[in-house]
Order: sequence, then structure tokens, then C-alpha cells
Amino acid sequence: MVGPRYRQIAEDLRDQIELGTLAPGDQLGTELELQERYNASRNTVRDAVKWLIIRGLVETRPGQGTFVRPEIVPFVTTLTGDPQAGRDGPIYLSEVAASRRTPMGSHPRVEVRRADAWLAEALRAGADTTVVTRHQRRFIDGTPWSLQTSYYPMNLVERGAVGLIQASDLEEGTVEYLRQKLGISQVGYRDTVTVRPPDNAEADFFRLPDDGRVAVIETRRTGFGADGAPFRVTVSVYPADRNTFAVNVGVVPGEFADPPAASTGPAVGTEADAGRV
Amino acid sequence: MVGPRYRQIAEDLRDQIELGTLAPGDQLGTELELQERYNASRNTVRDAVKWLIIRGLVETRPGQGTFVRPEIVPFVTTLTGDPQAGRDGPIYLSEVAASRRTPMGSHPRVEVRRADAWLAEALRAGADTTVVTRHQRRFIDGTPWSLQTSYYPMNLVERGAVGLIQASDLEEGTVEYLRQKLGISQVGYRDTVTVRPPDNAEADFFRLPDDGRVAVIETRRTGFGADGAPFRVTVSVYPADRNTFAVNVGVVPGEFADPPAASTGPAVGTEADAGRV
DNA sequence: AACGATTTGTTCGTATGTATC
DNA sequence: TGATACATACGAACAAATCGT
Repeated sequence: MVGPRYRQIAEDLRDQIELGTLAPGDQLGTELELQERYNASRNTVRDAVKWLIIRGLVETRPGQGTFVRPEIVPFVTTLTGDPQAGRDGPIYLSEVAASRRTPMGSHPRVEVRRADAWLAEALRAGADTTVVTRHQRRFIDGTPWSLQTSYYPMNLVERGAVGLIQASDLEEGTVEYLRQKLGISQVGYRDTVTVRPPDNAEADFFRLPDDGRVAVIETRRTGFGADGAPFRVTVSVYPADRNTFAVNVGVVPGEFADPPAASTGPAVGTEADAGRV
Repeated sequence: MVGPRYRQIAEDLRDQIELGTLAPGDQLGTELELQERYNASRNTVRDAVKWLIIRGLVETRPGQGTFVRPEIVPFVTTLTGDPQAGRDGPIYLSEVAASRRTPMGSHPRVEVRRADAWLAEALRAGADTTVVTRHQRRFIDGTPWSLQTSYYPMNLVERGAVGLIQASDLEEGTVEYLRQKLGISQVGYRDTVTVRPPDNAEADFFRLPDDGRVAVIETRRTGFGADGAPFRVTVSVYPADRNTFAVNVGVVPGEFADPPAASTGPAVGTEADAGRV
């Protein structure tokens, strides 16, 4: 009934955290102190702390101690909005700025390559399709916030949308750019939201500690043109513990209104190493 | 540059999994075998396995061994749809059945209690508001799939919607019931999607192993009436590794169409212990 | 049903490395 | 530079779950 020792210690500490006896930012006590307090070995105490880490309640800092994690104010990304507008252009910047945080995005890294199986299917194209990928890293208030990669069929470039293969921002956003250039209008899109563990590159970029609370949210947006065919796919990856997504359907009160279709915000600086990407 | 020993072992095993040398369901090898293969101590090997567990790549079964996790086909829940329809009635059942899986839901457990701070704010009510809570557990193909709790202001009952405080299913769904009974029409709703660690009850219900890959997705739906005021909040919790959410905006091709507003499906059985809840 | 072999889970002890102040 | 605190690694013993005989 009582369960293993490390679990008892962990739940006792968890109760103290939830009751507020241990406040966010407080030190849990050193491993030595916990050993003596609970009369357990160091490894058992460490197992208890690991249990708390996995549940996101505490974090350890080498050389300093173990601390109760401060509550994070998540950034809310609204998935619904005007289908005529993209998410890769000024929208993102204005949406973030509206929450009084400071957005930054790297210049896109552009590559041309063969589509994977899932991408070819998402674009309803053959397995040998060539795509343009535009990859961007985004920051809010200086902390890494999302990795975003958009995929466009190469034939859009052949039809004249040469801006897609230039490693510079399209100030209007690529969705607007494609409408102006090729007359392709995004009449709708479909997002899917999944949660998965990060790969090494993501864990590194988001500075996810190697210990536990590791999960990222992946959103995939497929944009459809007036002919009902998909013409772009955007994959965005976010750290799970700093983000919330919102969906508005029907009539919702004004304070939750979907983001504006056009930006009026000022130009926003890009990250310091933008030239490198 | 090489990093710790357990990490090297873990990444070597991960590579074998991703390359297919180790297929889903395969045994990784016993701890003793891994000790000898990598010339490391048992605890170091166990640390490597823990790293893989946290990333969802393997699972351990006491007395049996460590196995590569089979790929899970996520169930897709569409968040967009007809605001006139709820998600707690026949919609859920028909949506699941449409994917050729077998849905089951417990009868609701009904309670009347004081609203917490966040709930009072979500309902735009005073801190001392009384609410009706209707809690349901849902299963798909016999495995626990979601925990759902809906909150309604108690004054809806006083105005005549007595069905809300009865522990039986409202076959039409509560949204439709409220429209028929009180003329309250849900003209819109707002969903928020967040990821967090499970509490004990959730870990128990979803049978989340105590070891690692523990995360749940919480969706909160606030329904708004024609007057723009919220009249219900539904909180749903899902295991993160078995679920995907979809959002359709604008015109999307038919195969992704939002769920129907009304169900034509047959009556579906409830879980065995439905009488107990 | 009982037992033994196998395999993972828990707990302790100890030593050394690395980060921080 | 030293002291403190967490990270890594090894060894050992017993417990608990599983499976085949």
C-alpha cells in the first residue's frame, strides 16, 4: 500500500509544493539534507527528485540545488483566423507584439529537396516531387520559442514565385506573396496538433534539459487553394510547457477575437545571427 | 564531446531503433546482455534505458524485458465544427465510430459544488458561484481515452434545466438539451489546448507507466450564448501519446470535413461499471 | 499448485567528475 | 582556490513480476 520509498518521499515533497509550503523558486533542500530528513540513501533521494522532475514540479541546477519550478505564463497561439492570411509573415510578429512580448525571427534558411512520403501525400503529389523548404527559428523575449518549416511544391517557383527560393523574408508573408504573384488564394487550411518527444536538434534549440519534462507540440498546417488542392505545408514545433493553443468557432466575445488579417505593426528586428542562417 | 556513457549507449540503441535494426515489439536485450555488450555496469545500462523510456522509444515490463514500443495510431479529434452542437452527446460517439473504433462512455457522475477561481472567471460569475459538474470517463476499443468534466452554472437548473443534475445521459447532448429547455443557443465556443503532466488520478486511469513519457493534453471549451456570455465550460483530458487534434478553417476538402451536427449512429453500449459511477 | 530460473525494480554504499559560488 | 551541490559510474543485495516445468 505504501509503495516504494522514493515514491513516498516524492509525494511528500509534492504535497509540500502543492500546499505552498514550498513556493516556486524555493530550494527543496540539498540531497544531503533530504537524506537526513527522510533517513534514506542519496540514490533513493535522487530517485524521488527524478520523479518530481518528470512531472515538471522541480528542476535541478548543478552546483546550486533543486528548486521548485516557477509557474510559466504560456504564450497563446490562436489557430483559427482568416484563411487568406498566413502565419509566417507579419501575423506572427503582430500577434506576439500584441501580448507585449518581443518577437524575433531568423531569416529563413531555404533548401530545395525531394519530398518525403508523408509530405508528398500531404501535398497530394507524386513520390518524386521536389519541394522548397523555408526554415525559420523564432524567439520571444530572447528565449527560443518555435522552429518552423514550410514546404512548397517546386513548380510554384517554376510558375514564377521565385521569391520562395530567396533566403530573405517576404514582408507580406508567403501566403500573400503567392496570391499576388500567382493568384493562388488560400481559401482554407487544416491544422493538426500532436505531442511527441523532441529530437536532438529540438532539445538543443529549446534548451530542454536532458532530464525529463521533455515534450514538444507539433502543428502541421496544410493550406488549400480555390481548386481544393493543397499548395503548402507548414510544420511548427513548440516546447510543450510554454505554449497554449486556442481555437475559436462561431461567435466568441471580442476579447478572444482571432488575429487580424493584416498587420499594421512596425518592422521588427531579426535575431543577431540572422545572417548565418 | 562524447558525453556521458549512458547517453552513448542510449543513442546507439536509439539509432538501431530508428534504422529498423530493432523493430517495434522487439526485445532490446536483457540488462545483463547490454552490460556485456557495452561493457558497462547494470546501473549505467539502466540509465540508458531510462533515457529511451522518457523519449517514448521503449517500454520495460517487469519479469519480461525491455521492448521497442509499437507505433500508436492516434485518434484524431476535430475541434472545429458546428457551434450549435456539443461534444458530450452523440457527436463523440459518432465521430469515434466513424473511424471504425468502438467508443464507450460511463454514465455521468454529477456533483454540485462551489466554483474555483478560474472557473468563476471563465463563466464570468462571482467567486461564490455554485456549479453543476458532470464527469464522464471515455474509452475507445476498451482502452481509457479521456476524462471529461463539464461545468454549468447552478442557475441553469433553477431556471428549469433539471436534467443537468440527473446522473443519466442526455441523449441529445447537453447543448441541445439546454436549447430545447431554456432556449439557450450556443452560438460559439473557444477551445484552449495545453500540455501538462498528469495528476495521480489521471496517471491511474490512463494507466500511464510511472516511469517517464507522461503527459496529458487538456482542452477547455467555453461555450457562449447569443448574448455573448459563457454558459458552460468543458474540460477534457487525454493521454498525449494517443491523440491528435485537428482544426479546419475556411474551405477544406471533403475528406477532412468537420463532424456532423447530428448523429445517425445506433445506440452504443456504456462501460461495464457504468452503474457505479 | 509449487518451484526455480529469468528479468526488471528498489535500495544501499562508494568513488569520482563537473558546475557554481 | 576551496567548499558546496548535483551528475556519472560502479558494485552489491534483495524484492517483485513473469514464465516454463
